[in-house]
Amino acid sequence: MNKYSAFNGLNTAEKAELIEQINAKEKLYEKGRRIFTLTSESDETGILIQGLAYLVSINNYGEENILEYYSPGNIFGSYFSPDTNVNLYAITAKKDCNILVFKNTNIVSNVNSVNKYHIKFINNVITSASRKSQIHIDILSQRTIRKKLLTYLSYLSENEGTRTLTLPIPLSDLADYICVDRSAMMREIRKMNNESIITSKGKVISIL
Amino acid sequence: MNKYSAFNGLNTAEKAELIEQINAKEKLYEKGRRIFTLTSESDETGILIQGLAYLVSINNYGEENILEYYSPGNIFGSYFSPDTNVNLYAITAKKDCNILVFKNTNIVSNVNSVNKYHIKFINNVITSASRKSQIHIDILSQRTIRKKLLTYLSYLSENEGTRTLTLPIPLSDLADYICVDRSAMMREIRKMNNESIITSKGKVISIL
DNA sequence: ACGATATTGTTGCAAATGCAACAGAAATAT
DNA sequence: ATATTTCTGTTGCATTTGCAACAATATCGT
Repeated sequence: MNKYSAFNGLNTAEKAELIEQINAKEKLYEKGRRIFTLTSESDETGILIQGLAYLVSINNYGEENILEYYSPGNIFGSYFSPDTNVNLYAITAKKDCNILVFKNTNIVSNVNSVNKYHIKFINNVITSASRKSQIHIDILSQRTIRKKLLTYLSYLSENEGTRTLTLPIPLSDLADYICVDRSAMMREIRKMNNESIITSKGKVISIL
Repeated sequence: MNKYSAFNGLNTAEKAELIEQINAKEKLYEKGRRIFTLTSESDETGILIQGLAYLVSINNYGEENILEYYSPGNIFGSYFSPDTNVNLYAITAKKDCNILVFKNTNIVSNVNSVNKYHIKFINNVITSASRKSQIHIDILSQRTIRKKLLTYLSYLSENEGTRTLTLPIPLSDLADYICVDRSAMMREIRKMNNESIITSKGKVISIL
């Protein structure tokens, strides 16, 4: 879902200047590493350059639950996640990640409406963070596994501009993302194949 | 969930000045009315002053589904909702509403880091819009009705600062919000009462 | 190239949830 | 003050979904 990129509409020079202005540093996080833990004290924001990262909630038993996944261009951090003691949140690297790291407060620091690219950046931040969540809610609000899957696939399809999709995350994590049991989801995918609603093999799915 | 207010940390004078700067007009919408329809052309933003409003998605059969509810201070509009043809979105007035209406683009117009209150406003907009959604996702990602309810109640309790809560929306809409069948939710509430996890009568619920 | 690890795919069974339908209470409108 | 609409509360039953457990592939790391 990559139209939700923080740098949309910025050219290379503007992007570079902006990165300097918000004082962002590119860092590498290896697969499996915890990138941020989102506590009330944390003030870090990240923009994913390359790789795949998850926002997970962690319950009292240490079980993790995928709340969101981030593709290149997506922005994440304590700024966008609830500062609460109901659940613990963290960002983890599902694959090796290149991430631009900077402080929350720098998103809206030294703004001046003359800096058109900074204004654009703030707009991107607002829209990308909230719209991505709202899509997720729309998916989760569907009452059956089939509808959840089809809603997810529709959004992905619209975003990729094709009806043949390669999932950005493993099926096992997709089940987590749409909040259903993996085996039940697999069963539903099989049924949808039988009913010629989709054709799929592994992570490659065509909507018919 | 009213710490997610667009005007947090602003005093009356700053608020008034800001309202002028973003050129916001207060409007009244009667109960049941459609406030905005969120199409790709719409560019309106609203801040709820008084009342109760819902973000609904509308499917092909015209059935509406509550994706979010807004309490005084909350901000909503096309800026925060996906611009997509997968589903249709609209904001509707559940009760009579007073709403500050202004254009998307004015949120980040004429910014200057000297205007501390405007910076604060933008920060509020970012955090309130994205955190409210993320809480909703956290609720929906719970796998049972009981856990969904308890997660919802925990957030509400934390926000209200009390363990005895009056729901801001009817139980029938709460079922929609946590995306479960209403009768199944009622059954679960009864069980939780029997097991002394909560005591409740109608919209008044105490967490034990 | 090989072993280790992660992911996909499948099933039987139990349990939770949704659906439909209705009665009663509460709130709202006139 | 009363009628109308909305909301709460309940039940039986069908269905979906989750859980547990396992085999078969695919992918990754060295």
